[in-house]
This record gives sequence, C-alpha cells and structure tokens, in this order.
Amino acid sequence: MGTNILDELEWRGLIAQSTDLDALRRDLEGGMLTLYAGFDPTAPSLHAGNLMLLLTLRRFQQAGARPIVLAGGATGLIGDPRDTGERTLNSAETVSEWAGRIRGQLERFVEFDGPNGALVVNNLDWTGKQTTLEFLRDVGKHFSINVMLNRETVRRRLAGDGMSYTEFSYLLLQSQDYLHLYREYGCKLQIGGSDQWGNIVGGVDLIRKVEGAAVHALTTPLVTDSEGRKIGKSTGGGNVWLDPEMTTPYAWYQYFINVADADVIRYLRYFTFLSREEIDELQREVDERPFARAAQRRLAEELTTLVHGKRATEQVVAASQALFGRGDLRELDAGTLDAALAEVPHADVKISERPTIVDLLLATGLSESRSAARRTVAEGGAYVNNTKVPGEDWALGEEDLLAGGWAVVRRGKRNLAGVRAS
RNA sequence: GGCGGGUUGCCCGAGUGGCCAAAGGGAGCGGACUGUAAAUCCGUCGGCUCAGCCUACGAAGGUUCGAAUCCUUCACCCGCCA
Repeated sequence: MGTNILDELEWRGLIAQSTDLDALRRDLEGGMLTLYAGFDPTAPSLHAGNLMLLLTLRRFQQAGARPIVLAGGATGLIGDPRDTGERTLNSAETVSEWAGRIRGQLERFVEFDGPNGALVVNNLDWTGKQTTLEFLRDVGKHFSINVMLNRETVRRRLAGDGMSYTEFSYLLLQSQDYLHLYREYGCKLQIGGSDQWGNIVGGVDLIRKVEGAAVHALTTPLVTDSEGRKIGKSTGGGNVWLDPEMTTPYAWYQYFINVADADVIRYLRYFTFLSREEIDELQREVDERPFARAAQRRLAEELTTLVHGKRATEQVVAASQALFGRGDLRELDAGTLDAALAEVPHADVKISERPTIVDLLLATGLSESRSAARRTVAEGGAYVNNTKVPGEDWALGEEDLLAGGWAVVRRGKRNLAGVRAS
C-alpha cells in the first residue's frame, strides 16, 4: 500500500507542520489508516482555499487510507477564532442548511466504494446531545487555560478587541471531535490548514491524556499568491466558490488562467494530480515561453474538470478561446457565440431603444452603477466587439450586431459580457 | 452598577463649527507597457435626471445662517473596579 504518500506530499509542498512523521509513516505501513479533515459551514459553499485540503484527503485515499470528511454542523455554530475579530453568529437554521450543502460538495471529492471507502460525518451528531456539565467535566478538565492563552490567535485577539467565551471554547470542540473519531473509527490522523495546527494538536493532546494513545497531526500550508493574498480570493475581493451558482465555471476557469507565473507551478503541485515529470515540463514552458501560458491553461483545465466536470470544461475553454482569441468576432458564427456568451454574464436589450454604452454596462452587470459605468467609459475602458467606445453617448445600433444578434461588451481587459439585441 | 476611552467611506486612519463627499495609506477599478502574468507609471475610487442635486461621519433629537466637529438622550464596543 502507498506508504510513499508522505514523500508525495513532501515534494508537492503540502506539508507545513506535523507531529512525528516517522511514527505516522509506521502507522501508514501498519495497515489501513483512518484520517479526517473538518470543514465548517461558514458560507453556503466551499471555496478554492478549501479544495487543497480536500484533495490532500483524496491523495491519502488513493494511497490506501480511509478518509473521513467532517461537516462542522456544531463548530460552525460556534466559530473558529480568527485574528481579525469576533465572528457574527449565524442562526442554527442557516448553519444547518450550509452544512448540508457543504456535505454534498465534500462527497464529490472522495470515493465511497471499496474497503477504504470514505465516511461523511457531522459533529453536531455527537456534540448536539452533550450536556454542558459533561462537556466541562469530560473535556474541559483536560485543557489548561494557561496554554490556551498562549495561543497565537488568542494573544492577538486579547491585545485587540478581545474574544468571547464562545470562540475561546472552539478549541475544545474540535479537540473533542478528534477524540470522538478516534474512539468511533480508530481515526489516527487529522489534517487541516496550517491555521488549524493549534486546534489539531489540541485533539492530539486530549487523546493522549484520556486514551493514552499517540495520534498524528499534519497541516497543509496556507496558500497565498506571490502578493500574499489568500488563494481563492478573486481580485474583486470575493471568494472563488465551488458552487457553480456562486462562481460560474467560466469565472472559475478564468481565475486560474490568470494565476501569476510566480505561483502557477506551486499551484499545479498543490491542486492537480499531474506527475512530477509533467509539472517539470510545464515549469520549462513557463521559463522558456511564458507568453504561451501553458501552465496556467493546464492548471485551469485540470481544476475546472475536477470541480465542474469534463463537459463544462470543454465549454468554458471554447468560450475563452472564442472571446479572447485574436480572431475577429464578426467571423464567429451564431452557434459559437451562443455557446461562448452563455458562459459570461449576458442581458437582453431592445435595439429600438438605442441603449447607450452606459445602459449596456449596467444591464450586463459589468458596472455596478451608472456612475461607475460612466467612469469606465471616460477612462477609456469600455469596449463593444473589441472596439473602444469613444464616449458615454455612444449607443448600440444594428451595424454593431454580430451573428445571432449578439454584441460583446467588455470592461477593461478581461471583464466580458454579452448583450443580445432584439 | 460605577469610572474612563471609543464608534468616520470596502479596510486602516486623519479631521474638534464653514475652505469636508471628508487628508493619508491599503484594497478595488481604468489606462499605458505586456502574455487574459508580474513589476512600474498615470488616472480613478458614495449615488443620481451629473458644471447641479441627493445621501453619508453609531442612532435619534437639539443649538447655529452653517455641524463629522457643540449639547442631550440612546445603542454598541474596549479597559479598570478593594
């Protein structure tokens, strides 16, 4: 069985911190290892940042381990403390709904068949019925306030606006989860992002104290781009979500095709299952022919296929080629335009109303307000069919229509939309 | 409960009666240069029926010709309390 999984993770750069790796290696060799990773429902969907951890779980499964994916129905009600400040509590209904949706997404990245088929659990199932007294006596007694106060996040928060008892307790809940999964399924490894290190070793300590067992912790690096932004934060600020309703497959693809040269090889290691040789080859491409963007294309295709499937990927690739290709838009036929523009925001307009460029930018959602649209035009950032629009009075006419009654509206270099005139 | 400090635009943060749609920084956005990259430079950055008007400096009310700035009340946050 795949005992070289740790070496694999190592060269991919997926190991940030760990407990005794040799001990983990021995456990991996000793039989089927069960491991888990938890995901809190803090939003209706997972985002690109969560994906790396999920894929790491999948790598372990491919190497013969049994993965447990945990949806944090309970922990999501409490909120993992972050440096920036106290979270706003979400209602129980909201968390429950989000947990359900996230659970559905989690299920897509692991296999359920076979001897090492995955398990999906929700920590509300064992935490929800626990009494406060049980919690305080059985779990709380094993945690030292002194140690907890020394945690990085806690210190930062105490130096700032403080922290509620609720969030302070989060560590105990997550630790208890690990203990529960150890007892129930013999789970001996928890993986998480490096910001989870404290929470994970909290569980490791708890298990040692109450069960006398040595279990493992492994974290993946927090992925930031070369500018220090978290992965999956689109330049607009919002997250890049797995849910196609929240981030279209086209937008997802575009996010990855725009990854900087300085980041793309790292991302290929983190997010794809390409071999070392294939990635080395792409590295050469980046070095020798950076303008070809071969690595970015591959990354975007792999990730779009992984999340949205092969068919959706073919469509967004075709759309991207049609819209970003050097060819003349007027040469595209109606079918190609229909397919391509279906992938980007689009709107219907009436040619008889002579919609101005401001109207088009607004209707397609490329601009958020008339002021913003006017500003864009004034700055020379508005284009129709790849031609710069001279002024805000410009209006769409019959002569501007492409096949199928389409016109391609663009804001800046890469924000595209379609308008269909009738 | 008492005392003290605080609440400004997406974020940080200056502003203590008019010159404030509000300094400065960050993020964002557009342009130039490029490779749908990075860096750099320039511009922009509440809304609208846009040389004007409307909304905005925790909330409500008040003083004043005029308030983010003064007064009152309220809410919330932070700190301290033998």
